[in-house]
Amino acid sequence: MNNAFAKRLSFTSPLDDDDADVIDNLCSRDRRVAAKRYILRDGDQMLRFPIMLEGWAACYQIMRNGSRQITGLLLPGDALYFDSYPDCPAIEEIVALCPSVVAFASHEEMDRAIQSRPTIGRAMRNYGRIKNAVMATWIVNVGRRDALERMAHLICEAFARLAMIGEVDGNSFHFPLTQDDFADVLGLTPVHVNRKLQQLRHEGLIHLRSKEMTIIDRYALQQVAGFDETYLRPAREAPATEDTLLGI
Amino acid sequence: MNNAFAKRLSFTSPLDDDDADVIDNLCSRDRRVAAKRYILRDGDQMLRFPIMLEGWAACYQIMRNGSRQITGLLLPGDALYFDSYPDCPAIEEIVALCPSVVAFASHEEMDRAIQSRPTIGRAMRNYGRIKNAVMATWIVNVGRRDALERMAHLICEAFARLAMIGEVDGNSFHFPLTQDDFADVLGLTPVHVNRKLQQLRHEGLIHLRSKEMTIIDRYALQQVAGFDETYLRPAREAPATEDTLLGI
DNA sequence: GAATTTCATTTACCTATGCTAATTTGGGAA
DNA sequence: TTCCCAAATTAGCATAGGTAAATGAAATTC
Repeated sequence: MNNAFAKRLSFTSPLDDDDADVIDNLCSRDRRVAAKRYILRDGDQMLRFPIMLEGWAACYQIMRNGSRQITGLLLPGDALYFDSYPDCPAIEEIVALCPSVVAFASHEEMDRAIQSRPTIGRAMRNYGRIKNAVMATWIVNVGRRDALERMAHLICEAFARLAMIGEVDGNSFHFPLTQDDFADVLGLTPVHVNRKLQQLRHEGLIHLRSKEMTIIDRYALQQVAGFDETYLRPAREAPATEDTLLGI
Repeated sequence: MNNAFAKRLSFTSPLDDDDADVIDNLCSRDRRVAAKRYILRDGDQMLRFPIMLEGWAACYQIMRNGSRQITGLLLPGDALYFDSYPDCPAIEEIVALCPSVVAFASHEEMDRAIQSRPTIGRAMRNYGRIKNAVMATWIVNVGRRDALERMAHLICEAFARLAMIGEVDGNSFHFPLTQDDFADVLGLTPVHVNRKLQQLRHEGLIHLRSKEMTIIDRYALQQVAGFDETYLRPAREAPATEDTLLGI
C-alpha cells in the first residue's frame, strides 16, 4: 500500500487490498504543486476535493488587517472530503507549504466508493471524526494553552499524525513550516515563535534545523504540552455490521 | 415542522414532510436535562448520539490546571452525529447550559435514514460541512481576533444560528451563558469578559440582561466582529448580496 | 422572607505576548 | 563561488489581557 490516503484511512479502520485499489483509483488525477502555490482559492467551486499524497499544505483564513490564521494542516494522506460540498464555494484557501503532490478526487466517485464498500465508509466516517477532534483540540490550544504548551502540543500532534502513515524516522521528521507559518498555526507572532522555539531547544526537548525536526525527549515534550494522543486514535474494533456504514 | 433538528437540517437543504417524519422518529427517545447537568461524560461509549431539541449545551475540554475551553455550542437543532462513532468513547464532555431537552438517537437508525432518503443524506452532509466551518471560524476567533472582536463575532454567530430555526424575536434572543461560560467559549477570563461586555453596551451595540440578548445595531456589531455569514449558509445559494442575509 | 448561593462588577496590579526595527544566517540561483 | 533574498534572531518598549480579592446584585432554596 503506497497511497498515503489509503494508509491514513487504514489506520482508522482496516482496509483490504480491493479497498486500497479503489482509493488508489480515486487519486488517479493528481498534480504536482510548488511550495507557496494555491491548492484552492477562496470562492472556488469545489467540484472535486483535494487529497494530499505528498507534502504539507495549510488551510487558512485572512483577516481584514492582513493577518492570517491557519485552521488546519494537511499532511500526506489528508483529504478535504467532509469540509467540501459539490458545487459549494470554498470559504477557506489552501496553500502548499512545500513541494507537494495533490490528488483531486470527484465527489461522485468517492460517494460511490463509500456506498459500495462498507469498510471504506467506516474508515471515512472515522477519519472525519478524528479530524473534528483535531480541530476541537486546536481550539483548546489557542484558547487555553500558553505559547510554549501550544507549540509543544502541535509538535506532538504532527509527530503522531505522521507516524500513522510511516513518515517518521525514529524521532525525526520533515517539518517544512517557516516560523511565520508556525506563528499562523499557533495564533502567535513570528518573533514569539522564535523565542519559544529556542526555549524548547535549550530545555533539550527538540532539535530543529533546515526543516528537520527531531524530538529529543518525547515524554518531556508531551508533559510540557499536556499531550494525550487518545483523540487521534482509531475507534475500538466496532461490531462491523452493514448498518454502521456511512452511506452518504 | 416542530422538530428543531428537522428545521436545522431543512435550512441546509430542503426536506419534505416524509423526511421530517423520519427525523422526528429518530428523536423519539428524548430526555429533559437540568442546567449544569451532563449530557455526555468523558469516556462514555457513544452508543447513541445526542440531538438538542431545546436549550443550549456546551462541548468542552478541561485542562490540567482546571481551566476549561468550550469547543462548541450546541443550540436547538444541533446534533453530534459526525463527531461520534458507535462504540467509540467520547473524548469531550457536554453539559447543558440551561434546562434542555435532548434526544438520543441511534446510529443505526440515522444511517438507515441517510441511506433510504437521499435528501436527508444531502442535508446531513451539508450540515456537517457547516459545523466544520464553524469550528474553523472558532479557531480564527481565538487565534487572531482580539477580545472585543471575538465577543462580537460569537454574538453574531449565535444570532445567525438561532435565526435559522426561528428562535429569534426581532433582534432579541435567549442567551443563557453566564460570564464564566462566555469566558470559556472565548478563551478569556470572566473579568475580561465583563469589561468587554460593558464596552459593547456602552457603544450601543447590544443590550443583555437576565439572559436576554438584544442586538441594538446589527450592522455595527458585524463590523466590529468582522462577521461574514457566508460560512453558515447552505450550499448552492446565489452569491452573497445584501438581501440574501440569511433571509432574516 | 431570610438565608445562601451563584453571578456580575470593580479595582489595582502584573505578565505574557505583541510590536518595531535592526542584524545575522543560510540555502539556492547564477 | 559569489550573490541574494528569504528566514531567523535579537533587543527594547508597549499593551491586552490575566490575577487576586473584595463588593454588590440576583436568583434559589428552605
